[in-house]
Amino acid sequence: MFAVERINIIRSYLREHGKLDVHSISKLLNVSEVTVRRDLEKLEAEGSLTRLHGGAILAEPETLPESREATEEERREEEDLEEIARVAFLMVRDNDVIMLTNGSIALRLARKLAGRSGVTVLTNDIMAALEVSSQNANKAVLLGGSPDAESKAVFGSLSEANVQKFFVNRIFVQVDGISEQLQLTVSSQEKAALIREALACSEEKIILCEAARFSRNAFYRLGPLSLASKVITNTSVQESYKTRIFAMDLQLFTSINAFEGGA
Amino acid sequence: MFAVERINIIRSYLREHGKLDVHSISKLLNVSEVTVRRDLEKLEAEGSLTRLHGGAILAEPETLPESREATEEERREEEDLEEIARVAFLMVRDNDVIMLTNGSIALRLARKLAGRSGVTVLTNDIMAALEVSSQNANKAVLLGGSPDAESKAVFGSLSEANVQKFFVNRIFVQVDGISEQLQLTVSSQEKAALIREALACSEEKIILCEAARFSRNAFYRLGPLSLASKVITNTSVQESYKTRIFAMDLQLFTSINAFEGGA
DNA sequence: AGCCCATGTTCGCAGTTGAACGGATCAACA
DNA sequence: TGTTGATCCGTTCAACTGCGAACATGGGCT
Repeated sequence: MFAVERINIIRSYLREHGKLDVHSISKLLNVSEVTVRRDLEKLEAEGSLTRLHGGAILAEPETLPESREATEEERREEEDLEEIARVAFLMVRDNDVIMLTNGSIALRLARKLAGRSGVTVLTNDIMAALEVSSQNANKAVLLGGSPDAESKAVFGSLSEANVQKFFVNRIFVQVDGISEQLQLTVSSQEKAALIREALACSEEKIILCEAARFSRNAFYRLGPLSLASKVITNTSVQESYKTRIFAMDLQLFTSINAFEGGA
Repeated sequence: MFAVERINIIRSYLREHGKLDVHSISKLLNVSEVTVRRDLEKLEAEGSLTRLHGGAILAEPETLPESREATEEERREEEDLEEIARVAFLMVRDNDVIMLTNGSIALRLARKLAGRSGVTVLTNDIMAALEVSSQNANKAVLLGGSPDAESKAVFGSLSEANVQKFFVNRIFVQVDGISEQLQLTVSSQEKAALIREALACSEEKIILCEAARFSRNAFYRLGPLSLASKVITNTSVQESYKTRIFAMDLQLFTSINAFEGGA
């Protein structure tokens, strides 16, 4: 048994049980307790666990056992979302009127835009609108409509009518899935309808989608990826998608480096 | 069982029950009472609890002497607001389309309306709209416009245009002050403008105002109290106002009893 | 061989726990 | 208010366990 195997076993044991004690692990792996302690030392250094007298527990003792795994997953997802929001932020120019469709990225982008003057933000995302308007310098417009308590956004015919009143330089549309055939999908009928109206009123159209949502479909079809001219996702997106999107003459952005390199 | 686990259990036990006694915890965790006391010592040192003879209670966050008085004041105000919201709620009929202008009463009324079916609520108050729409049975419409982060409501020309699209049975307008001359006042220009538009689109017009805000003026004048046909305030409102309002042929409601008595 | 790295062993020390004991606190009652 | 019995607390001591440091072993590599 190699050391890395041993450490991996300890890792998975810890993921499963949430805690461990040196003695049991020593017997389980048939090594001395010193060795186990040395392994725990390494794992603590990399932040995977917290050592304590007699054993160790998973780092972040505050979380419930079931939410613990979700937290790791979520952290990754959050990093992905942040990355996309960063790239999107760099695309915004002074005096832009931009539209944000509701979603987790809209809020993040709104946070960055809140500190920036000379940009007007139109959105159906309630939290994003509040975030932008929290700094007075900037102007935000929240579309009217029927609120959805879950997504904290407004939809419906009023929203669609409202969005037509504005001329938008740049629209950022977060989709819920991109199919194998590069079809954009979202999770509700109202969202799809609103996005269609919004796209019609906008100059530059930019799709936002996490790499993890490629090859996944939500229920409502929005249309082909070619509706837009730019796509922002994560660096970890599959190569096959990259090449196919380039072939369609769309610009694909996957990180700040790629952006500065000019894609 | 590691010491930190034990302490975490004690923490969550305390969060749930608010207090604990050494003996029960000792039996619960299957450790000696000395150990429990030592744990409590640590938890007290970190400020999580306050030890006392036989056990411990949740540490109360340090309250400043002045904030305590404010809390009493606030409690009174909250009771006033609740009272007004209760009366307003009783005025709502099935199949009403009602408009709520933003404010502390709108949210309270929205909470009550959330559980009621067959009522449509139109509002510029973001939190009220979310509250109503949290129960799906009911329909809420949030006006579009520029959000104000402070009041969590939308205002502006889009709001005013949006409100004109609807026909409202009953409008509840919370004002910020009612002058000696029975002039209604509010605290911002945009709010005044929106309320004017909304009143124009509504059948029955009901003013909501705490008793404490009589004889107090906000900066923007909305118009005379006679714009409305009903007024809801607290029982503690001065008698002189009551008689003057009755004399104007307006209906004044001051509590559920008065309401049921027919005012 | 000589070296390096991972592992095991030994040993003194520190951390944790429980039992015991004397002092403090509480509640009931006169 | 003072007394009393019971309970609870803090402290001390002892036993145990786990820990880290130093040293020993042993296999793989140059």
